Amino acid sequence: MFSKASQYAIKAIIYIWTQSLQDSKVGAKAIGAAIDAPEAFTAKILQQLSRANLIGSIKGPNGGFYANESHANKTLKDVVRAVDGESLFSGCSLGLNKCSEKNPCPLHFEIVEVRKKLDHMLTNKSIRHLAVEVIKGETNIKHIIQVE
Amino acid sequence: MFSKASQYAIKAIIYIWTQSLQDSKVGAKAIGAAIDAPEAFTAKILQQLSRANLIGSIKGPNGGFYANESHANKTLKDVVRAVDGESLFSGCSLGLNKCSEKNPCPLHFEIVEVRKKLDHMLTNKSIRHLAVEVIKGETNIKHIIQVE
DNA sequence: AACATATAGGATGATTTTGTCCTAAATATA
DNA sequence: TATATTTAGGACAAAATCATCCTATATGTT
Ligand code: FES
Ligand code: FES
Repeated sequence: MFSKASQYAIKAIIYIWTQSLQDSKVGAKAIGAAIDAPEAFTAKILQQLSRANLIGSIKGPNGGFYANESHANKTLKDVVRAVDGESLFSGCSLGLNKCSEKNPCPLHFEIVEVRKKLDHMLTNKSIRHLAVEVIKGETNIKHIIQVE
Repeated sequence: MFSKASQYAIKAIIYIWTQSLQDSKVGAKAIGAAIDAPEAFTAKILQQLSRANLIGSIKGPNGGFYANESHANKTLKDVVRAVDGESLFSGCSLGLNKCSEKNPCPLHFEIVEVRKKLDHMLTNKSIRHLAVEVIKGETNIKHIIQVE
């Protein structure tokens, strides 16, 4: 459903918000560790998010990534779009050259419903809100270590 | 959402049904042409569908692929599973090692809703039924040629 | 039996995605 | 100004996906 890159992007931006809500910037290394993702690859993805103005970044000592009010209206849909492009949200899901109501593929009208739910999932809660849930411990962005 | 392979698989099996409803088997070459997919790659996917008993195949002159009553209870979900595996339907969509209600990721409860729709899309109509719609011209499995 | 046709399957190659590594640029601090 | 730190970005490598090609196997026809 989501590429590895966008999975990392989603977890990373939520993590950045959890830290920004406590007024601290985070580095690529810390982010990679916090979301169980390879550091260098994560850094690439953070670049994309920064270029797309979904997060901010500052170089040098005490630098890092952060999110603030200027990013508050961005959604996870913007994140997925920045990393994976539009394909999940538009175009024919069976790869026909054109998605249209007039010449639909066999899945067209059902895909519309799936995409509606997908859209809801990626836009109804703000990223900040998702971060608060993580802070409260209601949800996780890191592997659960199974203890027997 | 779907890999190229499963897009081809879905279109191929629907096409096979359209032909089987008219009592004729189809070869890999004809299938590739009918769904705008590369012939050799399509042949590989047809092998997978055949091995999974989602379609039948016969070698030699007058051979080809077909579907009959013995395949009538198979769904597009079986097709996607045979080609892409379970990942679209189970496991954590953000890549956590475990998907659970007790330790959910930020998208967990919303993903459940998306998957519900996805499941509906891939199981509510029989493949035969989808083939009938194609025969009637209500839906398409081939690129639409744009004439200006 | 010989031959032609069509699927099965292995080997290989191209492309995309995923991931690593190194250097450049920016910036805080001493 | 020199140095250390951290993001930016290019080059490269590994793995997965997408795609092609060739040979084996099965089977119908002559
Ligand atoms: S035509 Fe295939 S999804 Fe719209
Ligand atoms: S825990 Fe992520 S989808 Fe269930």
